[in-house]
Amino acid sequence: MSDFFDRVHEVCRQIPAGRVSSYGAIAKFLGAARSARMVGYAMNASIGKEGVPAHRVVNRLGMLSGKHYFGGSTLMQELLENEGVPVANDQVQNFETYFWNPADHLDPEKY
DNA sequence: AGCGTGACGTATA
DNA sequence: TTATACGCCACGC
Repeated sequence: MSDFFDRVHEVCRQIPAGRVSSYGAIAKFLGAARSARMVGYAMNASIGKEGVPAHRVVNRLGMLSGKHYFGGSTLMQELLENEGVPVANDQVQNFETYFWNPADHLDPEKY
């Protein structure tokens, strides 16, 4: 348990396949609503670690902001599509439909 | 101990 | 409506 990073990693790990979440939602869930940037920052450190599907985390607009950091290719988009999440123009389609709110499925007291 | 940085988000022009 | 500016807060140097 380093810090925020590990907490973010844990939450991301809880995101089911075929669903996506947002940085702000995770940040808010962790109690640091204004640290959405930190969430993304933590994800960057999570890349390469199994169990931390960073590709399931996008910004509030459902935009694949960090796909550039994901190997520099369309890997992120392909991963999402492979899980059943339609992506077009680096943007998740029907984002609200696939959005997965951690606060709605996880126990805040546990984190 | 301090400064710069950043996969965001909200406010303002 | 789109574009630009600012704030945030933890991490690395």
